[in-house]
Amino acid sequence: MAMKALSKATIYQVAQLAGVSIATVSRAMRDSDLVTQQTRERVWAAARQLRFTPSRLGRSLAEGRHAANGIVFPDLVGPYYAEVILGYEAAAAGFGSSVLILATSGRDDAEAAVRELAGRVDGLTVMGQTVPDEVITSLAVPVVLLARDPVPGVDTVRARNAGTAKQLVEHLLGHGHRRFTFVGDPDVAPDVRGRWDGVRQALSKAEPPHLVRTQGFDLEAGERAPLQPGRAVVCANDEIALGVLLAAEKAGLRVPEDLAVTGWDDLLAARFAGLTTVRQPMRELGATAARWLNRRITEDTEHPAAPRRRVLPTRLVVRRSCGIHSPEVHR
Amino acid sequence: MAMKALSKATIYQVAQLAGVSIATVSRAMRDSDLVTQQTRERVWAAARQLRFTPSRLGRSLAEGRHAANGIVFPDLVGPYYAEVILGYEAAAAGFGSSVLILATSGRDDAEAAVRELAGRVDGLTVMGQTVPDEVITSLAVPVVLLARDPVPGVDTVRARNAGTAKQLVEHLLGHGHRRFTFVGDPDVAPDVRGRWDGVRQALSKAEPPHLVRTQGFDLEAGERAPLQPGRAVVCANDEIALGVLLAAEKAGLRVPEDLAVTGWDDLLAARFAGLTTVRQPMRELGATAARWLNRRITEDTEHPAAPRRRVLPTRLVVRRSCGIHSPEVHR
DNA sequence: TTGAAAGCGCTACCAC
DNA sequence: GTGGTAGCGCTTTCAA
Repeated sequence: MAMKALSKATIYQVAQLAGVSIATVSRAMRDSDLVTQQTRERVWAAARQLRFTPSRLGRSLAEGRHAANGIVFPDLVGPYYAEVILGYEAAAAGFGSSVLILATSGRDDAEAAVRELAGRVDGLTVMGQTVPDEVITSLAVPVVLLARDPVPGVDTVRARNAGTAKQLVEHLLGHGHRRFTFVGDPDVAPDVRGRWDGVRQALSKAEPPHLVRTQGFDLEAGERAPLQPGRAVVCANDEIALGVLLAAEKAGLRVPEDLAVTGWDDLLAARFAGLTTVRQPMRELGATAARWLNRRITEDTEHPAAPRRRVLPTRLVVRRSCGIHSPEVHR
Repeated sequence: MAMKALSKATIYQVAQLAGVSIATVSRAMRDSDLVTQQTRERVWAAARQLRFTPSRLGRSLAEGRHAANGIVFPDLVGPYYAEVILGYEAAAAGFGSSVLILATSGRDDAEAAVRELAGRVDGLTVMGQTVPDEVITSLAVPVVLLARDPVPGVDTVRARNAGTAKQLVEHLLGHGHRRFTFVGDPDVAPDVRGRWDGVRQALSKAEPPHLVRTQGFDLEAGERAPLQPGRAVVCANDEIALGVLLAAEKAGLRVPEDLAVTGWDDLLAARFAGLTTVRQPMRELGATAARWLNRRITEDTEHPAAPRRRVLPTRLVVRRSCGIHSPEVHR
């Protein structure tokens, strides 16, 4: 006897095998109480035999919803985005929504890709400067912005940048540092812009900080940054800072004696490099975005709630690289 | 005049506005050369005016394909999975396929979630021991296994484990280490089992290694592992190894003098902790899985190719933690 | 409790 | 070139 092909069975085949109508199969599969136990079992048996899994396509089309939402991010490099996405996925799963991901980095058609994605989901979370504002506002599905400058009428979740950056600079001032360098590009990511703003604000009455613009935000960017002894180097993120650390070591500069260095994100590596940094609630960022998006998706379109804004707190994590601490060294 | 609602327009509305049939709209939207330039522009104008984006649902249903595939993984903790997924997404985007993600960790209904996911995609990549083999084989879509023990008839991509683990142990033997401990749980992940097997093989004629089973694979697991000076501690991954490093420092044990420690994955942190480890081609793993899956999806179902197996090479990265090196210290 | 049938939005085939 | 229309697989009235 020939092997039964396990290609996708449809509701019609199940109905035929079970000797019922497709309506009954539909009901039985979704545990409607409009079918008798006996019928339900007949249908289930048929479904199992045919390896029937209802097509989401048919279902979604009929229901008018995808039961899925998407998240757009620049890249997945470094643990930051991964953690955010994980928090997002977990929250989305909580209300029965699948998650589609889209990385825009290294894609020349980011906008088209986002539009295409928008057609597959009930809502979209957009991280950072992945696409222009016009795209955001012209999408036909609800959007939540994450780590991005607010757009009128759109919900936005961010992590505190400027405030904690000021705190960081004040801590460095407390160590006696007076000359500051900021490494990163404020024009590329809103998060970085916020950190840079905070640094400048904190130094508004002191010597203004240097800005070293980097090409990217990775180790290499930090390694390429010019080093000047006696400065406090505030980096846009941990990877750059770690690159600076590497370059300093190569150049024979001691940290923090000759050079103070700080990062942002509190990567695992920061702990082992003794890097002073700032911790962000990454999963919480993702989870919040997912929850808000779900609210938008399910809300009454006639009476939409006012746009929400939230800035989640971040926390300074002091380690060795920012200066000598009197009694103990933190880890 | 009331604001035009920007809710999803359908092909019918565009057709009406443009004064053509839906068939023509369909053609015009997909740049078919069966429409005149003039008509095309009329349709485009109407579409723009209505903010029309073709529904993927309708399209997919009609075309009989989702143009999407899924990847299932246990968790997104640590850069490992993130990198794999990024490689996967990039490759999938290359042939016009969207990516759905599913994290099974912390989900009690992993199997149901995978089946549901299978109904939304043209194919599925399954990483590690996320669901039982029976689920894999009973899915109605093509599957590629990633970092998982092969299942008959299913494509599998893995990274070399046992071979490089042997090499690692031989390196440690070269340093004079004779007593080994392996930290991790070989029964939880096939990758870990492979590494453990390699360690045992390399020591088949020497004193057999201890096995310290951990609960998870994170820093805490490593910190909790009992420490015995004079042993070479081969850890299942970098996070555990870093935990061991932390615990050793706390216990006043010097690495590598009192204790040799090695990890696996070559996280960024490993570099800064001076941890000897093994590097995996993570993106390449993901990209390979995506490519193979695409081949399965598009192949002639009547004449399926034989199941493919591939083991990608991994590379020993020697740093300080495994023992004293004569001239220079590697970074 | 079950069945028949009308969509959901789109593609593709067949006429014109 | 363009239009009409039959599905694609499912949910959901409306009847029976």
